[in-house]
This record gives sequence, structure tokens and C-alpha cells, in this order.
Amino acid sequence: MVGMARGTEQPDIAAEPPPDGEARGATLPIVRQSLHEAVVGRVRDMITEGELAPGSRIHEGNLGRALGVSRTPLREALKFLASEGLIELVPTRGAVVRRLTAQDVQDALAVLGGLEAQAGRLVCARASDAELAEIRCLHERMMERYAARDRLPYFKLNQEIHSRILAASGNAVLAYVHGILQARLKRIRYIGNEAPDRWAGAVADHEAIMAALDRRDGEAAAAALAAHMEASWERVRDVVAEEPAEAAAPADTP
Amino acid sequence: MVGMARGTEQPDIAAEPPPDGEARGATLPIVRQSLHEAVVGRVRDMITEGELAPGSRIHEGNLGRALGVSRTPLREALKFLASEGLIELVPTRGAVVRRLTAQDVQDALAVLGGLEAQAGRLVCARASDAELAEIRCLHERMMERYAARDRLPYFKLNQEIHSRILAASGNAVLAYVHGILQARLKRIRYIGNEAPDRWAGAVADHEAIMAALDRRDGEAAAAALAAHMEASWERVRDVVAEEPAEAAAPADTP
DNA sequence: ATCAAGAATGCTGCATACAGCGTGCAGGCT
DNA sequence: AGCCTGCACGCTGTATGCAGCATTCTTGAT
Repeated sequence: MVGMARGTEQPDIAAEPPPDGEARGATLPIVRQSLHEAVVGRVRDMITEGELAPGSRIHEGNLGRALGVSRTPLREALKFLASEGLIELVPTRGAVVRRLTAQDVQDALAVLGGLEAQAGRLVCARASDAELAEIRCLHERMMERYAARDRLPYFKLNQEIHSRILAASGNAVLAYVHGILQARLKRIRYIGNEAPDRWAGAVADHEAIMAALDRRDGEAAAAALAAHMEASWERVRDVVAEEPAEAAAPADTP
Repeated sequence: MVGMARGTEQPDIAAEPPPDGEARGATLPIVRQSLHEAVVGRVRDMITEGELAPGSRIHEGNLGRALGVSRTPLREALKFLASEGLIELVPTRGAVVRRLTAQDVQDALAVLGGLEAQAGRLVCARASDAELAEIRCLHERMMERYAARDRLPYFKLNQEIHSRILAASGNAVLAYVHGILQARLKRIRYIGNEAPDRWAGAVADHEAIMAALDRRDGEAAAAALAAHMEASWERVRDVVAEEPAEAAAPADTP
């Protein structure tokens, strides 16, 4: 932690465990550098987990208190997240959690499909055997979680695999862009994870992807990844419409 | 302009003409909504035009004074730009203008190629005739500027055409992502614009692109756009290395 | 009873004040 | 002479205060 200069003794967000009883298992490794990064990450998580509902306004005073920081660093974090497209800034009305339309999700998935296809080609052409082995290892573990019907671990491993494929492409820009869109859709996927979906279909997709990667068949990998994204739309399209229209304001601390 | 509540009477950035003697012709239409957007846009322009050199630290006090705003909104703008990847935030050292390596540029161009190819397919499949006509109109005007060897207008029309193609794809996410990467490379292209380059080659590429779009031949358009991006790398690769290592600090106001 | 107008409240947007951390320079010690 | 140490300056990071706009509740009139 750096640059601490607070007069108050509010709980430090970076060390703060679950501030709510909510299951906080889906977060990244807790080692965070700056307060800015911590706040950004925390608010991002709150959005993906629904603690901040789509369409709801973000009250700077309340959220700041809940996080133990003043309005200034919180506002800076909100600007950051606005640039990622997770929230919108309405003049004189502050920040609003972005509500994704069906069209938004479909468009984002189409772009993700293109990006992952491109990554698949690069991985087959340039990734090391060790990198491929790591991805396969994650895949095996994910299949175990599928066999046990452990949804949350499956979900996390799934995200991890896709991120690893992008990282193994060797194109940092590709991975960066993928990460932004992935974050934007994470909320939808998080909900979709609980839905009675076509889980088996997704698993079959992953088997095809892994097989193509193992053969280093770039075109096959690209096709399998693109098809997987297209199928994703079928799996989440019901969820998109179900997202509650508006929800309660953030946690009050009167 | 909204939400003005300043005690000082510093020049308003949104109405402010060239604060420096620098040629300020490459900016967008000057109608800006919020101060936040204005500051973000202004700093972005300063980066692409080299007023803020790659690798140089951004002094919040000086830059704020130069822009006529206090540190708070400037810092918020910097966080926003950091999310776009134009600058980096180093803890306790502030913001540093990001320096692009040759690898960065090559990677970004590869991704842009993929995105534009995808957009080309969509345009051929879904764009209206009117949209295509507008793009062709821009193309004609650009060719006129090429005939007259007017580099800067050519440059601006070129950027405009690519943006329009993305917009006409009907996929907002695609256009958004494209915009971010385009902004990141704008500095390089801006310099490359002045270099003794393969201008004729770029023009030929554009002719091929327009021909494919007119025929609504999606695959041909995709191929032409991807090839154009790949050729771009050849056109700017020399420029990347030439970018000065480090430059003077931002404008002082002692 | 319904609608309109005014006032009050609460929020955002910006500026400013303050507390640490990094850095550069000077002086002393080895 | 070179290196290390201590001090001072400057910068970032955070908190707080203030002004204006939006919204809402209340009150009065039709």
C-alpha cells in the first residue's frame, strides 16, 4: 500500500475482507498495489456480482463510505471504469451502471469471437509446448469440475482458459482488448452460470477447441473458438432479458 | 458547458483556442459537453500531436494551469486516458505518456486488421446504400486531396473513412474497440503522415477497399482491409524507431 | 381533487488544503 | 577522493469545503 494519508481510520479497502456477507470467491488474487487499483477492482466486482445493479445510479457519498475511501479516489475509479464501458457518466447526474441490451451483448460476443479466432491462429503458430500444456491442464481441471457439477469453479476455470489462450497468442493488444470486453460481459456470464443452460454444449465446444490446439491446427482452432462464442449467445440470450430493470440504491450507512 | 463552479477566472478550456502557438488543426469539432470530456479530448490531442512526448512524465500542476483547470478534473481525465492505454500510472510518480514499442504497434495493427476485416464483411452484408455512398463520397474527396498532395486533409479523411466503415458495420462494440486502438496509434500515424512514405501504395489499397465495398463483396473487402493494415506496418515501422527517446517537460508557468 | 408554482434538500462538479513519499543536493565520514 | 547520510524541496495521493443544478415535496389556487 502506498500513499496513505487519511485522517480517519476507516477500514482499508485493500486489506478489507468481505465487507458484505456476499460470496466473494470470484475475485482476483488479493495483492493490490495502489488504492486506485483496489477501488477499481472492487467496484468492478460489485458490478459483475450484481451488488451494483445495471441501470442504478451510483451514489458517490454512500459508496465511498461503504468502501472506506473519500469521494475523490472513488470518482477517479469511476472515470476509469467509464472508459472501460462498465458505467456511463451522465452530466450532473453522476455515474450509472451500464445496462447491456441484447444487441450490446450480441455485438460484444461477435467481436470476442473474432478476437479469439485470431488468438487461436496465433497460439497454434507461435505458442510454446509448455504454454499449451498449461492450457490443457486447466482444461482437465475444468472437466473435473464439470463432472462434479461444481458451477462456480467451472466458471472461473473457463474464464481463465480463455484468458490464457489470449495471453499465449503473444499479442498483448489482443489480450488487452479481449480483457475489456470480457469484463463487460462478466456480469451476464455470471448470471448465466446459474441458469439451466446448455452446459454440455459448452463443454463439447471446449473439447473441440482443445483438440484443435493440440494439433496446432490454427484454422480449426479459430473456427471452434468463433463457434463457441456464437453458441454463447444462445446460452445467455435468455439471461439478458431477465436482468432486473432497476434495483435498490447501494448500501446505505446513515 | 455544464457545472461551472470555479472561483478563479482562468480561461475556459472548452472555449480556449490554441493555448500554445502549435498548429491545432487536427482537433475534432469543438463542441464539447462536459469539462471532463473537454480535458480528456485536449490531453489526448496533446499526446497525438507530440505536445506531450512519449515517455515524459505529466506534471499535474503545470498541465492543469496550462489547461485552466485544477488538478482534480485533470487527474480524473488522466485516469480515463490510462484506461485507454494512452498513458501509464506509476504509483507515487504519477502519469507517464506511454511509449509504444515496435511490438506494440505491430500487435495493435494486427488487431485492427482483424477488426476492420470483420467490419468489412458486416458492411457488405448489412449497410445501407446511403451509408456506402457516404463512404464513397469521403473516398472521392480524399483522392482529390491526394491529387493535390494535401497531406493533412488526406490524413483526416483517411481516418474518417475507416471510422465510417466501422460505424456502418452496425456493431457498436466493434466501432468502440476500433476507436480505442486507433487513438492509441494516432500519434504514430500523425508522424508517419509527414514521412516520405509509400503514399501511392496506401491509395491503391483504398481503391481496392472501395471497389470491394461497392460490389458488396464481403470477403474481398475483408481481405483488402486486412492487407491495408498489414501494409500500414511497413509504412510506419521506420517512424516507430525514430520517435525521440525523451523530451522536455510540459509547458512551464512559473 | 388536481395541478401548478415555489422552496428546500440533496447531489454532483470543481477547487483547495494537507499529509507522506521520492529525490536531489550538500556535508561529513571513511 | 569517494561514498554514505541527513535534510530540504517538490510532487503525488487523499480529504474536505463550496457553488450550482436537479429533483421533490409542499402549499396554494382553480
